[in-house]
Amino acid sequence: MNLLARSTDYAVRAILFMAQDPDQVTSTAELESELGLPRPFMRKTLQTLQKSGYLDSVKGNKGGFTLNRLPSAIRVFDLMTIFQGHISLGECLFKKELCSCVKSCPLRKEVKKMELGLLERLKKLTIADLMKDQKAGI
Amino acid sequence: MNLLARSTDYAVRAILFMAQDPDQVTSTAELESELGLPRPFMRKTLQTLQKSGYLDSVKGNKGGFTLNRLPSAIRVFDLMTIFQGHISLGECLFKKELCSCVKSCPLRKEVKKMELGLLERLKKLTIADLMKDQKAGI
DNA sequence: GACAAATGATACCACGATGGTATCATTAAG
DNA sequence: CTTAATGATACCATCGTGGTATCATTTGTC
Ligand code: FES
Ligand code: FES
Repeated sequence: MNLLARSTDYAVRAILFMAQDPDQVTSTAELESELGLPRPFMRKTLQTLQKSGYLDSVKGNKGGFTLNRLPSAIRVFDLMTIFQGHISLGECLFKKELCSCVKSCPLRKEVKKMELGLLERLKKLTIADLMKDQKAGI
Repeated sequence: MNLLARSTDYAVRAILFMAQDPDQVTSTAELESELGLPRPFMRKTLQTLQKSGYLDSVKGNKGGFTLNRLPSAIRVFDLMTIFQGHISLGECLFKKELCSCVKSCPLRKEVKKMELGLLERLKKLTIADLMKDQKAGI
């Protein structure tokens, strides 16, 4: 079980890279060699980010993408939502329908409580925070 | 994305039911009608619980299962581990191999921190706690 | 203008996890 | 002996996800 999908992770790393110097056009090829990620998948990911308004695109030769927002304005939580859909740990749904027995499930209630704490923290986390972490070493 | 698998949830609910009066033999059929869960799947779940040492089984006609431990000694976390394998939100693994880029992933570090808090709480949660919740109404 | 290199859009594939079913043998109560 | 249960195990269907491929379009460079 994993909280983060690869797509989300790739997106974060691409954005982190581009945030190093914004306004510069970065191509998929560049990201591939720089981060070692599979090109076609990266491409799809970037296209999604563009459609969602996080990146501007430059078509044609020497084209690529540029970052559209301030790192502090990009919440990891939002990226997760884009790539993984609605984030919820405690909604027992199956085939897109809510489980009929939610009401008699004390476990759900507890998990919901924990979820709340987690989401609180996730929603506060931005790309800017990650950049700080990066600079701090590791 | 879901923290709890259905199998875990079913297991918890079955155990909760049996904990109401322990020492009584409960059959799959009973659980099916009582909780409205699909019988064959329930069966599989109970067998797993028996193999893991949480239930004793009585074979033959009028057979079934009996609870083997005190509710306070059954951690939800352990049940999750049984039915869903190793619980971890922040280990980016794929095809059972760790992602090569973990070290350059500041995101992982943050998620790991959040995971810690969540697991702390999960490990503290026992069936006995859920029984208390249940009695308290909802 | 031709070519190369990029994105836009979209369809497709492969794999694994999970929910769920089915079957046959064995055991034991009535 | 029949019936109702578990033990063991194999099987199936669906879905989410990681990943690929294709074709059209755009644009800088020679
Ligand atoms: S099985 Fe869905 S809420 Fe419990
Ligand atoms: S992609 Fe695996 S750790 Fe980042």
